[in-house]
Amino acid sequence: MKNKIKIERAIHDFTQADLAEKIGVSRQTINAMEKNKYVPSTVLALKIAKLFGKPVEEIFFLDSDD
Amino acid sequence: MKNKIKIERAIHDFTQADLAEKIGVSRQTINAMEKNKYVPSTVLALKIAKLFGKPVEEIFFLDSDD
DNA sequence: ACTTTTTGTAAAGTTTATTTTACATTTAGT
DNA sequence: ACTAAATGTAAAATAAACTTTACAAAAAGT
Repeated sequence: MKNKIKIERAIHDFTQADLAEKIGVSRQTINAMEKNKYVPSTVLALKIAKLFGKPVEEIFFLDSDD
Repeated sequence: MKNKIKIERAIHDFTQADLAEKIGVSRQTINAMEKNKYVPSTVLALKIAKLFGKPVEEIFFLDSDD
């Protein structure tokens, strides 16, 4: 799976720490998600999509590994 | 988090085993998801939404616990 | 150039997702 | 009523998410 969290963060001018605090996870969790080190839970995906005002599908994408 | 997997299964006339096979998880995983025993990964949410032809947000919902 | 902020990364630990096996209960078909 | 299919559930095991602490590197501000 891929995601556009880094781009959305840039649009909204959030640091990783900002985003982490807003959705209630550690900064390293955000960093790891951006670097595709693991797949976040659906709760996190929904929270991030809601925060950025876009549907989950516009931020998270299935790829060939999935 | 809540979900409408059971309803979508009914609409598409899938058994839990059908759905499990189509998205590549065990039947117990589907059952547990329907019974809100745990939160699925975003990959599973995307696959299920895609299979049912609806956005993730129409199948999975944040609730007060999240 | 210096300082601060932000990002990348890593190891160890805890919690939670997911699988496997297995069985009991319910539902649907005949 | 009988049978088969579908669902609920549970325990043990494994994999993966997520946290915490900590430090190094890069980027941005002055």
